[in-house]
Amino acid sequence: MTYAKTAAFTADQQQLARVAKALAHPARVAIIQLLASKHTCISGDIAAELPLSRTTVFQHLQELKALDLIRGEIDGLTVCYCLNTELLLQVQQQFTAFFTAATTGAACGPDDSCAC
Amino acid sequence: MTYAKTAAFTADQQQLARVAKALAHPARVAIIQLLASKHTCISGDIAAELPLSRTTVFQHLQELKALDLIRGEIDGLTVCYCLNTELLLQVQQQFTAFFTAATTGAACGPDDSCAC
DNA sequence: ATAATATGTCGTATATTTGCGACATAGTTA
DNA sequence: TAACTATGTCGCAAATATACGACATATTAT
Repeated sequence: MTYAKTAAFTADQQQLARVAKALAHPARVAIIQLLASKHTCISGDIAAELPLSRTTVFQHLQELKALDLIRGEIDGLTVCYCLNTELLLQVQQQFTAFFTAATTGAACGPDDSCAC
Repeated sequence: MTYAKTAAFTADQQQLARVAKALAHPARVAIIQLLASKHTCISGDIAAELPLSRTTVFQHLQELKALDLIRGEIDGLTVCYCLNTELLLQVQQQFTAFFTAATTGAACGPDDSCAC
C-alpha cells in the first residue's frame, strides 16, 4: 500500500487497520484458527494443512509474528508457533469498541435529511 | 516437503478476511467512524475531512459499498452515504466469534510440549 | 441556456501483496 | 563425519492496492 499520508490518521485508526490487514487473508485467519484448535503448538505442520506452499505459509507466519499476534519458540529441529492470547484479547476489545461505536452511532432515519 | 494441500479455505475464513480487508486501511476506518459520528448522512464532505484526494476517497467509499457496509442515496446534487448498521452488527458477531475461539482455545502452557 | 457545483469514471504511476522455486542454515541422527 | 530433516532466506513474477489528475455526467441555480 502506498501509505504516503498515513501520519494524518489517528493512532487508533492506524492500529485497527494494521491488525485488520493481518486478518485480511484467509490463510492467516486459518493459521490463527489452527493454532487455537490444536492443544499442542504445531510447527511446520501448519504448511501441510494449508493449500499453499511452505514458503508462502512461512511468509504469512512472519506477518502475524511481526504484529506479535503469534510467537515462535525454537525447539531443536522444529519451531513451535503459539498465539499471543493477551494481545488477541486487547485486539478483540479494539474491534469491539470500533463496532460498538459504529453500530450505536446515529444512523440515517426518518428524522434525518436522508433515509437510507 | 510433503505436499498434501488439499484443503481449501472455508467460506467463513474467506468472509472474515474479506471484511478485514475492508478495514485494513486507516482511511476506510476513518470513513466508518465519520459516518457513525455525524448525526446526518454526509456526502462529499467526507473527502474534505480526510487527507486524501476526492478521487481516492471515492475509491475507498466504493470498496466499502461493494461489501454493503455502507450505502449511498442520491439526493439531487449530493449523495448521502450511510452505515449499514444491520450488516455491521453481523460482522461484529463474526469477529467476536473468531476472537473468542482464538482466545479461549488451548494456549501453550507448562503442560504442553513447548511454553511460549 | 449557461454557469456553477457535486459526483462519478478513466487512465496511469507507483507501492505492496501474494506465491513459489531454488538455495542456505542449523539441529538431529546414523 | 555425513546424510537427513525442519526451518529460514532470497529473488522473481504476477496480481492487487493506493493515489491522483483529467475528464465526463448530472443536478441546481442564475
